[in-house]
Amino acid sequence: MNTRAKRTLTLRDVSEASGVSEMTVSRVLRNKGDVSEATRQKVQDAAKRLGYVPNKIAGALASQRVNLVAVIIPSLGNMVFPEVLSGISDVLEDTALQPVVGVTDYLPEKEEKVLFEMLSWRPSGVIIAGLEHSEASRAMLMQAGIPVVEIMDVDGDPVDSCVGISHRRAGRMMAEEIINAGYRRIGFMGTKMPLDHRARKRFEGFTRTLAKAGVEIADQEFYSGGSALAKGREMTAKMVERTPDLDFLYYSNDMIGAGGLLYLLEQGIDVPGKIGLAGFNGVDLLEGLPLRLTTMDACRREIGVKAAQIIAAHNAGDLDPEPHLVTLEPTLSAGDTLRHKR
Amino acid sequence: MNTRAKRTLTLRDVSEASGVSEMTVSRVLRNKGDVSEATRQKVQDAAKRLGYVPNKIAGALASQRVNLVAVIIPSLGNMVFPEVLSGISDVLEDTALQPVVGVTDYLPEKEEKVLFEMLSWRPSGVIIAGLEHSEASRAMLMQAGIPVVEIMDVDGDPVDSCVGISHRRAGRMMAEEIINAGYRRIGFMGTKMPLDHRARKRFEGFTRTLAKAGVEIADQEFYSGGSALAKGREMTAKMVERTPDLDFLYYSNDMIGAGGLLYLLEQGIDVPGKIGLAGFNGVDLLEGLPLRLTTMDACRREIGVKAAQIIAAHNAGDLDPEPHLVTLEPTLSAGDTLRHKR
DNA sequence: GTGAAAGCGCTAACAC
DNA sequence: GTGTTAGCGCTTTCAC
Repeated sequence: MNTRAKRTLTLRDVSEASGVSEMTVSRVLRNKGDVSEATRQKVQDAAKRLGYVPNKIAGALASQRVNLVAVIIPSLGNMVFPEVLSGISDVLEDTALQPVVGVTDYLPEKEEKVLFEMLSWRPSGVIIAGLEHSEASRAMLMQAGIPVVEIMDVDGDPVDSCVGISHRRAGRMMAEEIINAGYRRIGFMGTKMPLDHRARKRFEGFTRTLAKAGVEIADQEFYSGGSALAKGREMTAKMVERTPDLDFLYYSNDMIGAGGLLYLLEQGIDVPGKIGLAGFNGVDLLEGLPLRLTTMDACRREIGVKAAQIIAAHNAGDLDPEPHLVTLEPTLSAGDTLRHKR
Repeated sequence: MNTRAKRTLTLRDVSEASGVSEMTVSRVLRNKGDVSEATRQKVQDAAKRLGYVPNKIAGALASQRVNLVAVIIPSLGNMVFPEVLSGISDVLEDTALQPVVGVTDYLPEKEEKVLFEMLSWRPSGVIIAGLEHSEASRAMLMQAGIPVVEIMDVDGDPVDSCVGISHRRAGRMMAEEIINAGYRRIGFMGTKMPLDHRARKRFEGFTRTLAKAGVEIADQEFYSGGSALAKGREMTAKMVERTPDLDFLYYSNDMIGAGGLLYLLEQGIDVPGKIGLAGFNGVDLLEGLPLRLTTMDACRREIGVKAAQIIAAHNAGDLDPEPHLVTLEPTLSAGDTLRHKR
């Protein structure tokens, strides 16, 4: 039952089984060049019968062409990145390219390692999250001789192309919305920042804009690890106890925002009457909550799509060597947890 | 600024830059064989200075060794699979092996395509979700000449090794628990089954066990697509209206269970007094809910760990060709939404 | 429409 | 400790 093959089949095996030269077999299997219908059939039959699986290692070495796109992201547990990936996959589906995913856990050293590892397979392009990389990583990206698209964020200095939103602007927009709505005693909750540059930039945009309106963050709390929903709940409980006069809570992601929302509703606190809430990302999950959390869409799918299109275009030979810079517009989704006062 | 290299560097470049033969350069870069400290330094300096990234394509072809493990799963959006992946990564981190992920979207044809694609890179092993594959996929797995571990499920006939839980048994256990607690009017909600064999098996185990106790499912509802939380909410609303005398709801996953829980609490319905609830998976998210949903742990991380260990052991040369069969025990986590009646 | 020869960039095996 | 030689399994190129 469990007869593992000892050797994998080669073109030569198919050639012998079909009585056609290796070269022609290769042509048939790649649909390349003109081959008579008769030989094509012979070859395809033999290949299928034997269960031949071409060796891409050899093919790639010979053709100097590897149809892989390295996609480097911080995490898979985040909801956000699987959505970006699905945008990428959908675009690459229609091309010869295939995405290969590497995960960095938000660690620059790991990013460097993953990048090195992936580049050693000579992919046709790189899509990588963020604009902040170690010197070595930047050097590798520039040396690689392939298109590079940095995604998610546009606040910085890209190596090559770039697709994303301005997180500073996103923070600013949300601050404006909150201030315009009349809230003044604002608390902030988010991840410990050094790890997550995009969250940091949103925070910066947020606080600066508040400052311009003469408002200062009244309280703040940071977390790392654990169930985000539970963390949101805990941090919110702690914060409303510590600073009871808060009238708004801004969360750096929807998951902790959802946790906070559930907690406040449970406590019978009037949202958004007594206290308003907002998150960030526009995740799917929010649709199932008792109230729709006010949030801001990060254009995740679209970012994936645009980035993949840039790589695909390069690969198709449209090598306009101009780096593309695509800035998408985050859109506020009003939700039920922010209401203009009076 | 944006000077893309036109050609990638080869061993030869490092060889020339360091004045050391290609072979010795290769040895240094792979930490293989004895090289004097002096030449080692010269080589490493040159490699670093040039920014050399080895070409694994060529290396793999020459050494007939590819340190990749193909990991084939149905979806990334599911919470469940990222956790399996993290178990796999943690184990492989300490080896020369690297996981490469392929996603099938629960479609057999896509599984076949992804598998073919991955096998053409000649990985050192395959970890693949489920025991149900097309004939062609099974044939490829057997032909590949590499260790194969089918994961998540053990109810079926594995190609080679297998690590998972019995989903029939999981369904049975939950049914027993519910019956023992005194519930009799039971509703079921889950995904449309043909796609998800494991959900189907849980359902089968569940209904059969109920049948033995003379109980039949009082109502059922299936969904596909959309936000699981929202779907759980909707389906629950529909079901409790349609069949008001239900005293228990069994959900095929925690996400829809959470949606149902939130809905019922909002309606002021007494959980678990008036109606009990249970889900499946033991996801992280549950920790942030108002009540802990009763659920069953699917041993996701552990499955990943065990599977990776099997592949790693093979790769390390412990090629006992005996297929491993590891059956893990799903454990009930009591939670707050199931209470023994009377 | 088909085949023969050369070689992609590296490493195994052996010589020195 | 270091160098030389011969491929790995394909594709490119060019000849027929």
